[in-house]
Parts: sequence; structure tokens; C-alpha cells
Amino acid sequence: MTSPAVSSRDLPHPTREEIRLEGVLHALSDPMRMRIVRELAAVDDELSCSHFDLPVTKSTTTHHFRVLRESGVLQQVYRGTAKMNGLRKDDLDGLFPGLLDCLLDAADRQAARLGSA
Amino acid sequence: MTSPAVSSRDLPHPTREEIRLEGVLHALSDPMRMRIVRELAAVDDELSCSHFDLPVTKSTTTHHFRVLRESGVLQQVYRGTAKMNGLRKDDLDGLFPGLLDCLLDAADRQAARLGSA
DNA sequence: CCCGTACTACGATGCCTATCGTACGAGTCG
DNA sequence: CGACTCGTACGATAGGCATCGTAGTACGGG
Repeated sequence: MTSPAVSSRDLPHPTREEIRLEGVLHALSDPMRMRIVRELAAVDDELSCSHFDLPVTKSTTTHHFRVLRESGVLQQVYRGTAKMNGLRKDDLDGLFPGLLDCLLDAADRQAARLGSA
Repeated sequence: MTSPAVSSRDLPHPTREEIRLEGVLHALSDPMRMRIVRELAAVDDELSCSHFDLPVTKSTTTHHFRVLRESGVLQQVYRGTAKMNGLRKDDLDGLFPGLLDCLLDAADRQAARLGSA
């Protein structure tokens, strides 16, 4: 009933040094993935994949989460049957100070500008 | 002998309102295009396409400049036979304050980190 | 032990794109 | 005009990628 243990299923992550700016930008240049990242930043906590209600199939969702993990934007860990996702804020801030906040602010502004329909 | 006149050949640009964050991020997620933008930011002036010595053919160079223009990152204008390129810093800053500087800083840091070979 | 839930793996598909080569248009200079 | 430079247009090619569907694996609960 308490938090399920972390499973041993391995999920390859890039080390901080392996994270590349172009990879991060490419990952965030997809609206679906930016949406995931914004939601994670908003709650400032880990969220399971199934928490997100995206207008695509689960296959596609899995794909997007993998791109985010492999680019170094997210960390993922299995906890029971759920796969929890967290922003790698410390690593990104360490490599590119201020960039993540700047990108999130830019996304917020665009959402406010366009979403006021 | 003075600066040649601006030609009438038209080059379609997005208006400021049409610029999309995902388009900008996609444009800058290509190392060749990021390199162009960094060089333009460094000199803080317009540069002709031929000024850049990129390790690709002229066809490909044209393609990259078009992507940058159509995403709203660059403004381009013909002056004589040369096509001059300038960063749309005001428009980008207006839409996404601080983002451009943040991205350039991130690119500088990565270049310093990786290029110290 | 069986079932349901959560997520994955794999293959297919159609589109996008980075790259090239060649042929062409626009402009400048002699 | 003629030659040269700068950049474009177009077609081809190869690889990437967002999406889907189906079948399958891992885990937890009854």
C-alpha cells in the first residue's frame, strides 16, 4: 500500500555530460513533448505516464517519453507497474543555467497568446 | 560602389505573431543552423550567405537559411547579388523575452565544454 | 494462480528533411 | 554584350520520425 519498490528493469539514461543542447531542443520542438514537460514542471513532482491524457495512442506516448528520456530531459524509473517521470532540472540547470525556465516561460507566453481564443 | 540597392525579389517571412516556439526550437536543433545563428549573434550585424564557410554544399546552405527565415529566426534581404541575413532579435525578444540570449549562452557553454579538445 | 493494469516491442506507413548535383536566374563589372 | 559571382529551383536519395495496431511482458491484487 506504501509506494511500490523501484523495479530492476533498466532504463538507459544519458549522463549529464552526454546531454546535448541540440538533442534537448529537438525533444522540445514537438508540441506533445513540450506539453509533457510543461505539465511536469507545473506540478514539480514525478508523474506516471498514465497520468497524462494525450491525444495519441499509448504506443506514441511511450515513444515521446523515450525521446525525452534519451535526450536527457526526463528521468524515468519503474515503481511497480507505473513508470514515474521527473524533470532532470538539476542536470539541465547545471549544463545550461536558466535555459529550462526560459523555455517554460516562452511556452507559457505562447500558450497565453494563442490559447485565449 | 556604395551599398547596392535592395532588390525587389521577394522573400516570404512570417510576421511576429506567426512565429511559433516549436518552429524556432526545431530550427535551432540543427547544429549547422545553430552555428549560423551564433555567428550572426557574435557580430551583431547582417552577414551575406557567402560569408559562412559551412561544410555542406551551397544547395544545402540555401536550405538551412530558408528554414531559419521561415521559422522567424532570421530576416533576409537581397542587396545586389548578396543575400543579407540578420537575426530577428527584437521580434524574438518581444515574443519570448530572454530566450534568445539563453539559447546562445547555452550553445556557448556547450561549445566551451566540448571544444576544449 | 489468474486477471487486470501499465507499459513495451515490433512492424508498417506516410511524411518530413538533410544532403547532393545540375541547371538556371539575377546582378555587377569590364 | 560577355563573363563571373551569388544564390535558387528542381529532382533524387537516403534516413529519420510521428503515428498506429497488435501482440506481448512485468507487476500487483484477489
